[in-house]
Amino acid sequence: MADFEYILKRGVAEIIIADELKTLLTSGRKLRLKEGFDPSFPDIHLGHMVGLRKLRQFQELGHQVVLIVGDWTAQIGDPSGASVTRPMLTAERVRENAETYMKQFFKVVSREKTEVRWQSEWFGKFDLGDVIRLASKFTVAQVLARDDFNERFRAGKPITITETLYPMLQAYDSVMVEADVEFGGTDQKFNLLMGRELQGMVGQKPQQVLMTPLLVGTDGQRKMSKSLGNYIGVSEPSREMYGKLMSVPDDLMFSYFELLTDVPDKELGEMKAAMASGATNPMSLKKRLAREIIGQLHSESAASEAEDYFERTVQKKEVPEDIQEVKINNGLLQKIKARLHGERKPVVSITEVGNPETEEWGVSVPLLLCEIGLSKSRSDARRLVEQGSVRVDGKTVDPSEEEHWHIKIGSIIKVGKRRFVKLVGPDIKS
RNA sequence: GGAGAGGUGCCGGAGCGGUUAAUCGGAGCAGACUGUAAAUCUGCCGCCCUAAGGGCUACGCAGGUUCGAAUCCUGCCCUCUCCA
Repeated sequence: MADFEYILKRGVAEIIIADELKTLLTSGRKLRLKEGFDPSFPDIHLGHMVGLRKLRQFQELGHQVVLIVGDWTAQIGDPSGASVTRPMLTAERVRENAETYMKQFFKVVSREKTEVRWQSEWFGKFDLGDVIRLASKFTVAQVLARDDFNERFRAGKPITITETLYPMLQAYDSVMVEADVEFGGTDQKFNLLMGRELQGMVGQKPQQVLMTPLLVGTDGQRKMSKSLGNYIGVSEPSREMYGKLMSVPDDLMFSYFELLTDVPDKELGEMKAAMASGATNPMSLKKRLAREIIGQLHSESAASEAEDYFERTVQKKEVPEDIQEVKINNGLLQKIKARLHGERKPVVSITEVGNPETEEWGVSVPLLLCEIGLSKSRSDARRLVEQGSVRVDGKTVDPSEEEHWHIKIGSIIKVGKRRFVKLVGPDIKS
């Protein structure tokens, strides 16, 4: 019973109706927990993980997750926020996206205890009559009660009819799967409540609604979202994830701990106190956070490996050992205008460079950066050199000598703080 | 059907005949600082050749007027609002 208290409180923004949900949980019945997703954006990030973790917790209590693939609503696009028109997706595309999505979804939620349903199972058979019958159950006033519609309406901004249909379709899903509880972010409140409405109208018991808080993105400002670019994807490589988590603003740390980890509240309190008194460096707490999250999404060992990598390459500024390599071949030599040291004659073949592992020759650095993908254009590369951010074997490239900087096989090129490339020789010698 | 507003660089948004590769803000990149935190400061931020300097392409599309247009004219396309 104490378990319920915790599950219904930590990482939960609002429950409608809390008492009823508690009653359901104690009834011993296996509840149907609905969660829908829109396969137009297949990527799951930490923001979604908040809700998924909640589903997982319910699963562990023995309940049934019902995942709805929104292959019809995907075509409309959830109108929340910006009025972006989304292109219609092809059936194959939707299927692919859905596959990708589920792969990530089941990193957190147990696959065995999940029932997957596609909207097309019921909407595929819909005809105009069905659409009209469904739409006739709602009024314009109801639709306008939704905050973002209301705002747009008053601002004289367009609202398409299909957008108003979106919540109705979502509500219909709840009816079809006979959901007991629907999960979603607080921004989904209206849509979630529509499910209750419709279920009530058709004689089903209205679902309970559990809303999870919106996770703030890595910019520390707005909610985490792919389109804002402030997200951390659940399938990102562990090292990258570690780096991104470390760069999250300090103020966000505790909300991440609360929403994304199982670190007990009591411990969080102690951490906060330690941080406030200056007894702990926020950095070390953040490292813990990164480990906790990567531990869940990858593994404990991946987490410590990522931490180790971070400490070496970022904190100690060491050159990573598994640095990306670029092969120097004859074609590349010509493109980067390589020259033999001291001579004007361009190097056309690697064999002209005596022993390229020990002897240096000159190259045009901007061309080199461009060719090996460290800059997007030559102009860009020149700028980088001018700004003193390009290093070859630890020496900053002097802009006045950028056209014939000395390199050799094995040279390490560094651009900015963390982009490295190592030059290697041609694969087949002679 | 009628009236009006508007389409500018990654985004927002100025400019409304020349000094405009295009004010400014955001994003991004780089440098300083640092805990790859935040904040701050500085520089960069179309492409190409450069030592300086130069060239090319760009303001919905197509033409036109001008020595000269993102800025004026014509046609076309697109978006939005209001009235019916």
